[in-house]
Amino acid sequence: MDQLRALRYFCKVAETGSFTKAAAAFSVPPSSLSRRVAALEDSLGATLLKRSTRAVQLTEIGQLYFQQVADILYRLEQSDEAVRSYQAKPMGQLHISVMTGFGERMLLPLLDEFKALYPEITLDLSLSDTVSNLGRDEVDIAIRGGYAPNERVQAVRLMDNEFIPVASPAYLQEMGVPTSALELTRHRGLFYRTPMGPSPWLCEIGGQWHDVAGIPTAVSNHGKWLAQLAIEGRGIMMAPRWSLVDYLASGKLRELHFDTPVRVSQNAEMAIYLLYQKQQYTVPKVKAAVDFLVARLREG
Amino acid sequence: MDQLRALRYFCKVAETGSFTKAAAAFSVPPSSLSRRVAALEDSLGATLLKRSTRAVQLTEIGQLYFQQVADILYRLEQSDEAVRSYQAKPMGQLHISVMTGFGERMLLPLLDEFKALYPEITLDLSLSDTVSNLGRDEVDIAIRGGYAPNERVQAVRLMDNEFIPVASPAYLQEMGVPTSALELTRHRGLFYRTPMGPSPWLCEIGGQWHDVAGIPTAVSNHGKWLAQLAIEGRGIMMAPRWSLVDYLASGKLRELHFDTPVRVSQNAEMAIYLLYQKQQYTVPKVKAAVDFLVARLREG
DNA sequence: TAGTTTATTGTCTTAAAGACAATAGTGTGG
DNA sequence: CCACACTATTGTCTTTAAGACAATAAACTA
Repeated sequence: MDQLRALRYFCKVAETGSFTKAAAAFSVPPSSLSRRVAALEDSLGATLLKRSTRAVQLTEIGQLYFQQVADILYRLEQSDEAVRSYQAKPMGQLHISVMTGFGERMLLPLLDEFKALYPEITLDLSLSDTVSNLGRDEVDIAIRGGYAPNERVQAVRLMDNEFIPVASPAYLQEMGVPTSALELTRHRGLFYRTPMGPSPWLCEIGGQWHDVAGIPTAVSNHGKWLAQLAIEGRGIMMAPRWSLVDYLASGKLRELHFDTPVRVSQNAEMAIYLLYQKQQYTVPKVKAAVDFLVARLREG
Repeated sequence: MDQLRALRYFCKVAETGSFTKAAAAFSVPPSSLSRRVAALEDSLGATLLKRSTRAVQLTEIGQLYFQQVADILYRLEQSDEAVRSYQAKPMGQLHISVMTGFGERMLLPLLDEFKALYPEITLDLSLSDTVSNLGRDEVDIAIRGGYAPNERVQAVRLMDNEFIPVASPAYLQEMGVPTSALELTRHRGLFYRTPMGPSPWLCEIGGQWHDVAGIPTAVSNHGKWLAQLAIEGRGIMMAPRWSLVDYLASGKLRELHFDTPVRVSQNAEMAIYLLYQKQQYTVPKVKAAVDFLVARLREG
């Protein structure tokens, strides 16, 4: 018996909840599926599906088996694809998902060069701050401020993601330069909104974490707008250092230094990671893009 | 084409390095394997094996494909087995691997009851302090002082594994009761040897870690012998609290208290974990044993 | 209750995998 | 250096299993 085909049939039936629909997806008569799935159940000695002539639903064990088999089939598909595309040149659709701010500022400037290097790769770029599940769906490469979700995913550390407090010279002249983190609460604050809510201003004093957030003047998920407000002297902003290098160099914004540093997370090791699935690295388009991006974006 | 069969053939050829040997393993003529593997290569559009009439070896991509496919086949096998044994009662071989000391003292006393409960389970117990790879081979359940190696493995925290310094009253009378961790260096020490070497005595003073190990009197990987020596007043021993409850209760040994606690590892969260593969939990014998052991061994 | 949809089963056809013998290539040993 | 033994492949036939199509039984809906 062709077990793999039986598994594919079973999974399709489980997904669609119908032998007829599943059969249509494979362009074979429903009878074929019925036979193969029945044979599979027979060989396993368990009923995977509760059938009535009207509806099909998974049994408890069927549910479990389906989850595992679906993953197995997916991984096999991926391995096959990796071999098939091996020794081909980089080409095809490449889906990259990246944090909005980082994407705009750091990634977009590189893409022209990349497209010139690999004209046969069609880039599909998603700028979004919500986490994409690299695991299952169509994202090939993700750039995120976090670690690898599991062992199948490779994480390459690109750069630091340290948030630093900044303000314009005008603002500091008007309001005074805060000399300690605790003073920040008396200042005006420009807050970045993450998917988990506005990012706090935290500082650790004697093992205790304090929220030293200033008085909110603006909250946004658009870093550039907040930076604009900061330059106009509207308040103090916490932002990643990489997003501020231009402003700091030109003197439009100044970094604030305290004895006890201010952070946006209790987690010290914030960094930007490039993530991809290990097995996908053999696929030329993925390898080309990973190598290119790491070469251009990694520092340190 | 029966892809799965082709994959099994391919893997066997890759493992044995010979079509003939692989064919023998399946009890089919070598020609079948030759055909199926060739068909597989054709469908993938890549050569997986470098053949000469005398030897067969994997190509670079073949190597990669083999690794992935071998894992996929293994997992499929496991899933099938899980379904097959579902709804059967707990029976068969059950391989448990456990740290020597913990196994002797905590596990062995439970096994009579377990065997009475599940007479059809044949227990195969390994007492060893070297890590067994739960991942691939024949260990169903492991009890270890460490975390889950990967996401497929479930880790249940059983109990604390805090090491405490103890000595006999006689020893303390003779040598004096140390009042600070640093004084330990002047005392005689009984050291437990882990697979990574004798476990140190550490203590953190003002953010700095110090080795406060005493003068070695004995080193062994056999906790009971060290405990015996300690009772005889031969020195101070660091051992897990669970292994000492009897001695502490009977007054044969006394716990030493310091302002700065002494540890055997810089890692604070040492604990005993029961480990098993998530997917195996549906297998009755595994579920029965996990449930039984967790119920009896978990505290807190 | 009648009608329609859906899964299953029987029978035939078609495709693919196994068996066996024969061939070609490659090391080893005399 | 040559013959022998071993191994992978290929050709041909047989056998097995999957697909196609029609018919049947069950179940939800109107």
